[in-house]
Amino acid sequence: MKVSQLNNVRVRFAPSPTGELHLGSARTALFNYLFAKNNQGKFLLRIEDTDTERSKKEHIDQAINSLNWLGFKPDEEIVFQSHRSKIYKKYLNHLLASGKAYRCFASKQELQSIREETNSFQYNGLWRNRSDEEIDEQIKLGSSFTIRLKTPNEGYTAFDDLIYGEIKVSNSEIDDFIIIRSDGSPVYNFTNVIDDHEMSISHVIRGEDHTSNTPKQLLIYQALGFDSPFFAHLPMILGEDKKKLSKRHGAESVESYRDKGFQSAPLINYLALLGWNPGTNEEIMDLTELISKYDLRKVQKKSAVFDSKKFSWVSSQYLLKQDPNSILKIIRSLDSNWGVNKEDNFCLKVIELMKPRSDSIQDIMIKSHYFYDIPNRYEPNDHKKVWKDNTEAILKDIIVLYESSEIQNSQNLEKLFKSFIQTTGFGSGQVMKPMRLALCGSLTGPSLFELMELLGIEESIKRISLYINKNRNE
RNA sequence: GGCCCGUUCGUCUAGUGGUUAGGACUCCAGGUUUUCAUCCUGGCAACAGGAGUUCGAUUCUCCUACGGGCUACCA
Repeated sequence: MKVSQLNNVRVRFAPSPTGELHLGSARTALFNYLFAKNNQGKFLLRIEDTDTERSKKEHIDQAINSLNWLGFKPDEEIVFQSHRSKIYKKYLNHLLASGKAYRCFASKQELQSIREETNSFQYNGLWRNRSDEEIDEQIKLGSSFTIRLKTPNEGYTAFDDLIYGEIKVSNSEIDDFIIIRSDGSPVYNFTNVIDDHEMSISHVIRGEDHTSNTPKQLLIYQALGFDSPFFAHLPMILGEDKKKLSKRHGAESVESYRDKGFQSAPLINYLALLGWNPGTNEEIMDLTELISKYDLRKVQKKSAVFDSKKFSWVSSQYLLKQDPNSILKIIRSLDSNWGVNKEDNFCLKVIELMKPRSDSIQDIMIKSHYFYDIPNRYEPNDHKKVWKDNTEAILKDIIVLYESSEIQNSQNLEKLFKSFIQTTGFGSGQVMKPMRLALCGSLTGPSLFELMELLGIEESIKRISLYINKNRNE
């Protein structure tokens, strides 16, 4: 890392509540959090709600909930920009008084036509050097105005991005941009600088889409006489179509992942791996490990595609190691009725059997329906594959076999099964597959004998008979 | 259009002025499980293109192409 100091680290995550908190923002929050904690620093939250049109209370709540779910607790009180207009006003007056900002009375239409005439996107400085009289006159007339920063025309503005290295822009590229709207409200670039200063932010870690804002903000820092923080811009996260992650991709919000039954730990783990790695081949790491291994310098410069297959794999790795009790708790938080017609012990065994075959909590819930209910249909393709002329006879033999069985644990059930195969000479698949279809309704599922042990012999036999009858009636 | 940034298997990535360019996910093939999944083994698969520097470039430089961001009285 460049000269960035690593004592007294203070970072902030600063979402604007104009939509749901999506994966890209979540990763920005995560990288801020990891960096802060890795350096014994503070992680702060600031809600950038200066756009009164688009900012919504529900989005604020949603963002806070999402952050909470992810486990990123702000170390200080949340700062709301909408409550800070006095502070912005104070600094604005400094700028106005020192001549570093000026009022611009050009209307939107006027600006539009100038743009078309000059064929340039830049403001041409129309009100940059007007006399006090001229401006006073407009004020008396009650004309509405914006306030623009008087930016230098020469030289360049540069900064050392902690990830991208030096970024240098000629000042001639930066026009006198608006810092206060005609309704008197401050814009993002202005509030952002003031708040980062007021909050003593040491490192600004944010999305790459802000890279080109940075020189503008640096100019504000200069005008205000503030020291600027260090900057680190994070590459974007893309959808599988390599387009910027957005609503189109379906599940892009943090909440939608939670609602789909994914857990925060694997999400965090996967997100951390998007554009960063610890320098080893290790991939499954919990928050504590991530914090200790995190290094901003190893963050990738290029944007990364969110691969839902790999995320599923990460998620399944967590499930594999997870205690069934904690899984049951989460399931019940998603659906308080899940499995309540059975004992908790039964449910825990179901979870034990299903978790190595699932990639999310919801996946377990969906796949395990047959532990609780008789299958209401048999996969037609599976049925076709399995049902042969002698299947009915075989299943009847199986019923007889198990009806007389005394010890009903899986080992014994398996032993009986093996001897049955041996004496009759049937292939195991020939017998097992229809049995499984009868019990589960499909050909995938846990070990047949553990399944029967859990279901109980009586229930298992009942299901096999039902399956036989169903075929007879067709 | 202008400015800024990026480009290693399909995806996430490791890596070096001389490597059989490594790993993970996916996919495929075997094995274990007399079913399914897990698991194990193996396989497919990449340095965007062109110049230059160099004894030698994936690695350094330049150009091109492609991709992304910004260019708002959004953030």
